[in-house]
Amino acid sequence: MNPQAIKVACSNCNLRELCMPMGLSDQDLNRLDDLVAVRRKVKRGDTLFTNGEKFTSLYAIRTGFFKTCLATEDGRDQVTGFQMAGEIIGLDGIVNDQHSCDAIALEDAEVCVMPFDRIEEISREVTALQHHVHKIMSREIVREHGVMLLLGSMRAEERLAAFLLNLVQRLNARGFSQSELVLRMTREEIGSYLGLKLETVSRTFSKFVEDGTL
Amino acid sequence: MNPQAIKVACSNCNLRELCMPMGLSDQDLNRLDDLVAVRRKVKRGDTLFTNGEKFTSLYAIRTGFFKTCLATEDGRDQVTGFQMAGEIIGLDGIVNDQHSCDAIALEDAEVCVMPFDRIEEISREVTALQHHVHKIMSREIVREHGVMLLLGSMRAEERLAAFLLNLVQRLNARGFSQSELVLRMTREEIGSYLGLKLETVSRTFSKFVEDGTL
DNA sequence: CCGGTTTGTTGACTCAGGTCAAACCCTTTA
DNA sequence: TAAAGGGTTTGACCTGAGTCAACAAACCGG
Repeated sequence: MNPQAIKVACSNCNLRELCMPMGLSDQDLNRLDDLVAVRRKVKRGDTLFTNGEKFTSLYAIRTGFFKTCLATEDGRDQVTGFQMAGEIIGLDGIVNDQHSCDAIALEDAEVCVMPFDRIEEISREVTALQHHVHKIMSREIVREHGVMLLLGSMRAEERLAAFLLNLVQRLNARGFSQSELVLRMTREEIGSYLGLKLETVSRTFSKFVEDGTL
Repeated sequence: MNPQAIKVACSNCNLRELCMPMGLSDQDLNRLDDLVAVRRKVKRGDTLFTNGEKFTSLYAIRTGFFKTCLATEDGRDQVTGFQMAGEIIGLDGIVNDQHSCDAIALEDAEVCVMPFDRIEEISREVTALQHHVHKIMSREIVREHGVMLLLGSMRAEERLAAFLLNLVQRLNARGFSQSELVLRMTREEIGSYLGLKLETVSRTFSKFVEDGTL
């Protein structure tokens, strides 16, 4: 839990257009540079935050890949999302000032730590940031609506297809190859996210391959 | 679509503690009274807003009961939530300036219309409101995590039980009887929310009754 | 480079929940 | 008061995905 204190600026970050509002004055841009307190590296398999942990900050993913998951007392374990570079993680912690899920790095990662009180402070002054924060939260709500649709009414093949499609879209937006796709997560994790068992995920992949879909 | 123009104040609304921040100075309270532009009545079966409609406002439910649902081109229809008095509806519209689901009244209802630009404006000045907005959105995200857990890893009986429990809790918090429970929604709507067919919902209810659980 | 562990694939069998269909029970409207 | 039309219940049957199990492949630390 040693946050390597690398002080950095958003204003010249190449992920700026993904996690920050657009079209700001120079002055506002400078204000935003105060948002990121430090960067923090997270090793593959380590947690960025865990259920019950005090909430202080949102995190912008700079590099790497995360999953967020909900574990219940009775041993259930639901993956609620996969997050990649440029995405914001930690929104679940705001309501009760403590996180309500675990965020685990699926590969070595680096995040920008943005103390939430500072976010609130600056977004009182910079309207564009205020909008942005609202949009990010709303986007997450809408994304989850989509997942509910998927979990509530799709069959195994449809779920996996929707999942893969969404993944390539997002990777694409980040300039990764369209034709190739490396999955950072295991069949079990995909299954947990999609409400399927790992065997079903594996079988469905095989089916896609023999159908020539993949 | 005729919004009956009844100008009203939050400061003496009996639902205040449900939808508004607590512990405000008189001055701040007065500011908040500017939040609600008008009230609007919605008849049972009518929509408060629909997918694709321009987003302008959030709505605080004063009386009545709503469902929000997502309809896809291919005829799927997923209920994403049921909302009751004191809850805020419309957060899905913020990202893209248009709503991405339908909100339908399950009984005659009345809502407070809160123009979103006004919310943003006032929450720049009243910190408590800013917090509150953030918390409401975060709460919705966390709620949806719970639904994902339910849809992804629970069996029919568990889903229905969790659903009913949640419902009585919320009704309880609003001072309704603990022992009796009137369901405003049909089996089909419950099924859609829980990722089950109406027959399964009906059977599961019957099972609960003969087991003496209900 | 080897032995062990984790992850992935595939097969055989089971079962929870879906599907289809019939009958029933309320409201609502004429 | 009757007919019509949602919504609900229940039964019989079917199927997609879960379970259990064996094996293969990839990954890792010594």
